[in-house]
Amino acid sequence: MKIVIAEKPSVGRELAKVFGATTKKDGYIEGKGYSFTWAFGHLLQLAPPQEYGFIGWRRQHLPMLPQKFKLGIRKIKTKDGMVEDPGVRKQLDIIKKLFDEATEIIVATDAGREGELIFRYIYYFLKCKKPFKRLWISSQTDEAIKEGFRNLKPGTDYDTLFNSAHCRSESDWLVGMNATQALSISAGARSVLSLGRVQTPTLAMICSRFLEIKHFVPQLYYQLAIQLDKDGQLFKAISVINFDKKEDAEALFEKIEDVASGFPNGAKVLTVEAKPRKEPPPLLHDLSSLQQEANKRKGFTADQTLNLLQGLYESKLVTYPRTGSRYIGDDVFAGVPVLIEKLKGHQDFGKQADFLLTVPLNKRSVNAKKVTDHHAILPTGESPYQLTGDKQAIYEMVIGRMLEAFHQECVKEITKIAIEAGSVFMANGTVIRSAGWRSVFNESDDEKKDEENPSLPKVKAGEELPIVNKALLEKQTKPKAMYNEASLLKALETSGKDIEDEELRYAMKDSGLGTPATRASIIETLINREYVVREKRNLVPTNKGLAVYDVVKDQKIAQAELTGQWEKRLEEIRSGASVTDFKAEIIEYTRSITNELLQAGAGLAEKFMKEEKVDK
DNA sequence: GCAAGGTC
Repeated sequence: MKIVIAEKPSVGRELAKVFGATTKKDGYIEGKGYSFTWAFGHLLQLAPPQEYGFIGWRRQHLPMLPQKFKLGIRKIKTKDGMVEDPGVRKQLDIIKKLFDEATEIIVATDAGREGELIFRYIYYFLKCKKPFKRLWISSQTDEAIKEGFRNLKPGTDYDTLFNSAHCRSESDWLVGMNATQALSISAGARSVLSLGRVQTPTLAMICSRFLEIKHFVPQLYYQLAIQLDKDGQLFKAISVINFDKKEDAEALFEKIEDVASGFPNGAKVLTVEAKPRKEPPPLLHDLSSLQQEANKRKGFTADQTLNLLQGLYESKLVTYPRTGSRYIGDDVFAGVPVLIEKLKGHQDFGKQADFLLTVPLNKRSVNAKKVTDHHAILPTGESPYQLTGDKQAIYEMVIGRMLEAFHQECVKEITKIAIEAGSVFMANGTVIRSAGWRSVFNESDDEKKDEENPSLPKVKAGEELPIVNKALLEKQTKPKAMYNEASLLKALETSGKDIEDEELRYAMKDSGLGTPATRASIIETLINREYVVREKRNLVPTNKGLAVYDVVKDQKIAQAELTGQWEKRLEEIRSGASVTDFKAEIIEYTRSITNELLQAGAGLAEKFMKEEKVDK
């Protein structure tokens, strides 16, 4: 019997289907000489410190540097503390039984670093010695799957990939566990002060933005506004110059020749510019973009959206949710018209679905090269039945986005009129000529609203117009906005882009901080640690969070660059570089950050507890 | 009591 092991049940079932294996057993599917089984993501995790004899949190244990790491079955939290997940234990037993009977093992976990690690941890934990082959496919179509099976790779081809994954895993443990204990112990706090390669730079982003806003000094500035009349149609123009001094603005204000001062035609049109602007449809959703949209539209947290989407996935209504790709391949695209067809007669989207079936579909979201392990989120075509309100909302964002993505571009006409009236004024207007994809949700542009002049009258250069009103406007510069879940998710995705070092920036170009699957839980961790609270939709640091930030802000552990450095080295390991060197560096770094935190954290708890009292 | 990674 050949055993195929996938990363998750949905993939295992899909592979079985392609082979025509249909006998459903507990935890696997059998047929045609194969058994198809699966993990549920990581079944195993690195054992916690106490399993190496580091009982209790004690200064003398630090840094904790296990000679050899142990693996343990994934734990879940219950009222009696952390216990082995019984479902995971059961599935591992099933995998063990299948591996024992196997004549050949075929690894079909996701084609990437973590997929490799998921399998290898199982394999080594079960002390399996049988050789294995690797299925390596980047598309899940029947044809790609069949081709992949005709072209299985020797398992050892991926040893270096495993090495890089293994280093990632152990390094996160070493740095995270030691830094957390070091800070918590030295701070003298009763609570846990956790630190980690991803959570701490995330906290730093929230805190530094908060402090930037807190210390922001608004600057006053002045603008002039005039209202003009073209054959009864009124429109507004604003001075091009912002005046720092009120006197300067006032001087020019006095010179504006409006009708009330006895000038029938005080303004002269200098230039008129009208340009069409084409907006391509948005890309299909990946998890992060959907979490951002759900946060903006409905105020859902990243974690809520992930859970709702997982529910839709388990009811087979949407494709795999934890994807980082906003593209689909040509094979999936071929099925899109059928998906659109299903929306005919839909209460909100039916009309647009009808329209799309009559025109060529936009292919902006179709690019097989940009599909990684999983493609963008699409509906499956199954009919939903009695969804809860929140699930329904998410589902509609998925189908609505599908219609948008394959829709036509939106064409706007942007008009700029320059006017001379003692100073130069500008009137801006935007008119939608062809709504295209924007007709799906029929909402106005959320970014910049040209609310003053949706549509400007037709005027010509040289024309003179009456000024029916004038005003001196006092304005203030504004600070950046506080992070909310949407803007934080976006910032995590792109955090690599601000890195100055070109190599580190390159190393993070496809990753950012965290991964689509983990970002929601990072936000939840910061909230559970009481580093951050939600205030309305904003993520606001607490005194505790700010105190921790103050201790670590100049340390490497608070910089996104740390992930960039690791990614660069891990990629080198994947292509064959030494593992020993990297491990030695990580151990050295663990020693130094641990020592620094043991000193720098002293008295920290008192500090933020005192501040809390002052606040009250 | 603790990381980051994956998933039901």
